[in-house]
Amino acid sequence: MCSLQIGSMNKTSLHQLPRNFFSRPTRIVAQELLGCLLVRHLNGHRLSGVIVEAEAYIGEEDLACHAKAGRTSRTQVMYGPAGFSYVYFTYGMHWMLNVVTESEEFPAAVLIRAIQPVEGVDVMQRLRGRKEIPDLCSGPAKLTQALDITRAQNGLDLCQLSSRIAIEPHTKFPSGTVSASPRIGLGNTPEPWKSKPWRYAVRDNPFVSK
DNA sequence: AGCACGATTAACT
DNA sequence: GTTAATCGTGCTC
Repeated sequence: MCSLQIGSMNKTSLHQLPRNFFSRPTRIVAQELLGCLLVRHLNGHRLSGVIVEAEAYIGEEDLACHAKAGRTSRTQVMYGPAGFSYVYFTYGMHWMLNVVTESEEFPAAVLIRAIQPVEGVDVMQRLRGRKEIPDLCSGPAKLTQALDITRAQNGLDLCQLSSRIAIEPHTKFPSGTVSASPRIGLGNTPEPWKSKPWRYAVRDNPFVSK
């Protein structure tokens, strides 16, 4: 019986990133997430892609971070333990996937902005309306559409073995190949937050957002 | 109750 | 380069 359970386990879920990976300074987590594999289990399919772009949102002081409004029903997951998903709705039509970082009670998260598709490309294309591969997941709302991530995936524990969303170690991009630049789409966010170089992306990677 | 504004995308000119 | 689409959230009245 025990061996049956072990035999039925998904081997890959055994190397999900542990919670202590996420309970660290948000900018470190954002940089180290580049090269990791974002995995989505959907209807028996395994969809995945290498994270190539991510942004850090750090605390109530960061006026670009939703936690600037304090603890609300929307932001409360950011005040919880690291390693949980924070999924929110914006522009009346788009979903964004973040991973909570740092300590409990300190609200911070990393926005996953782009992945390079690896597994389940056919399923992603169906979900996206048969787009070409470079357009499948090259933006934060594109990848949630390609992976079918919405409100129902808010507050999931990505470190739990059976999680339908997980992050696994994969490749490592040398630090010289990673760029740091201002976060995208901040519009009316005041300085200095608007210009903080907290967006990390793999240089010259065609799967980064455009 | 009403309002302005999004951590965006796709489809224009 | 510009703009419509579209609605939850947080803030003001």
